[in-house]
Amino acid sequence: MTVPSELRRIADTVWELPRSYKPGMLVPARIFATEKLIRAMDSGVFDQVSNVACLPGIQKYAFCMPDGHWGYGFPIGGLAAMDPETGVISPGGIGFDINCGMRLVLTNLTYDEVQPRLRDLVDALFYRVPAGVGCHGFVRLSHDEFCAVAEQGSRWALKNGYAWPEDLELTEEGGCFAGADAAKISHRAIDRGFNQIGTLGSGNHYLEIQVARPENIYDQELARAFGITVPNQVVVMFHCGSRGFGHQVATDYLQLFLSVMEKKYGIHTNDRELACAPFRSREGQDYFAAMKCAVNMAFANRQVILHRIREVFADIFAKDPRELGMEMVYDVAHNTAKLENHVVDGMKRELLVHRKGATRAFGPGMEGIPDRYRESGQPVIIGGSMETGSYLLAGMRGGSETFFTTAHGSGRTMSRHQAKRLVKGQKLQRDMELRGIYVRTASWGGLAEEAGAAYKDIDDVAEATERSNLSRRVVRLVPIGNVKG
DNA sequence: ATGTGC
Repeated sequence: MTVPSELRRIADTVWELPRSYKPGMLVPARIFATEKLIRAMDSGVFDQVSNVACLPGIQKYAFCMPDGHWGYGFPIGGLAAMDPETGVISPGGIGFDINCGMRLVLTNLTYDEVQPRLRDLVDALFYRVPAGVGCHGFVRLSHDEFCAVAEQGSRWALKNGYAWPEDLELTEEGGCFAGADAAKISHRAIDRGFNQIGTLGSGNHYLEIQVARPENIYDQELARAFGITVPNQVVVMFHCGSRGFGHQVATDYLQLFLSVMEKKYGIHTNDRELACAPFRSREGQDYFAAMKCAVNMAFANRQVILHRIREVFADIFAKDPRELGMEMVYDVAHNTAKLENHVVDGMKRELLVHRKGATRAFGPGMEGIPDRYRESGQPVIIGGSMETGSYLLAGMRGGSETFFTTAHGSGRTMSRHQAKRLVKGQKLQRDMELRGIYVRTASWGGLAEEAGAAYKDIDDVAEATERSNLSRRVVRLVPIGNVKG
């Protein structure tokens, strides 16, 4: 790959494109990466992150995280904080899969206890948590009930017996973005979403059984604070979002924004995929309220999936999920926009923070994280490929430059098409089983697309976030079982 | 990502 000649190395892992790189840039663009990662960086990232730097109201820098790669308008791994009074909101800065996110759940079981039942466990999870394109969940809802889910998120799940009370506290924003308004979502979006609660979806969405091996613990004290206390402890991690519902919300508002952006608001962008509207406009506020519905649907979706996971473990191990210690570590979103208070040039200000394939990573002592993590900082969950591993990390005190934001995953290095040409799903499943990872999938092609070879090295990404003071490594988690969408 | 695409 070629790196632009204008790219300057600001610090060990900080790379900058100055405003002179492209006409119209209001702020410089900054990319966090090791030298190895910057050399391998998708060239689309430089173009896209500098386009984002031209958007009205952007503050300080347009950022890209170490796992960055080409996306719709904004890079995936993109971070842009806007002044809410003068700035815009852009669906491309949030992603089609609104509130795509990660959830990590503990057990008190060890690898030796789980291994003999691994096939039964993964088979049962595959059966009980629907995966794949167009899959439907077991929760039966009317359209009106679905609107309640969209407005209440995990609170709906708690009222309906799908959550433990502490699950909400262990979810970003308590599992509900305030201000969601179902009057701002289309009938079509409701129609696509009302039977998708409790489903995993497809693409890079997955549910994984993982092990915390003693040699993979980076910080003993933080690991203990996050509930990793037993050698070879088994945990469950999963990755999914708002399914067709969020996709339809994004599609509806992209269309609306394209029709008003230039004609009504006189905003010109370098790329129509950067469609946006002033945050304080009627259209901007309507999208914000609709986006929150999709955020809340995704929280409820992950909560119902957790309920099913607890049921499966209870069946297989013939114990109550409480006895099995199936508490959440945390649930973090990585595709959102949110109003947050940050210190900019020494002044406390409210900003509209777009995170697309980027994870909030609040440091110790900050408001908005659970009391039990006050000392440790917010747990951060970065999902790797199903073959390699994932990381549990912690937010750091020094994260203010990026408005306390870090990476979200490995980031692709190979297109889906390319991966499918090189890898065959059935063979990959057999190879993985020989390496001790039992995988079930809704689609062989889909499995091939998610091969480890198609992704950046998760160890490089996690290391780059730590060297950039974005998040601190706590434990590397290795997969032993996987349900793939 | 997505009842996968003009």
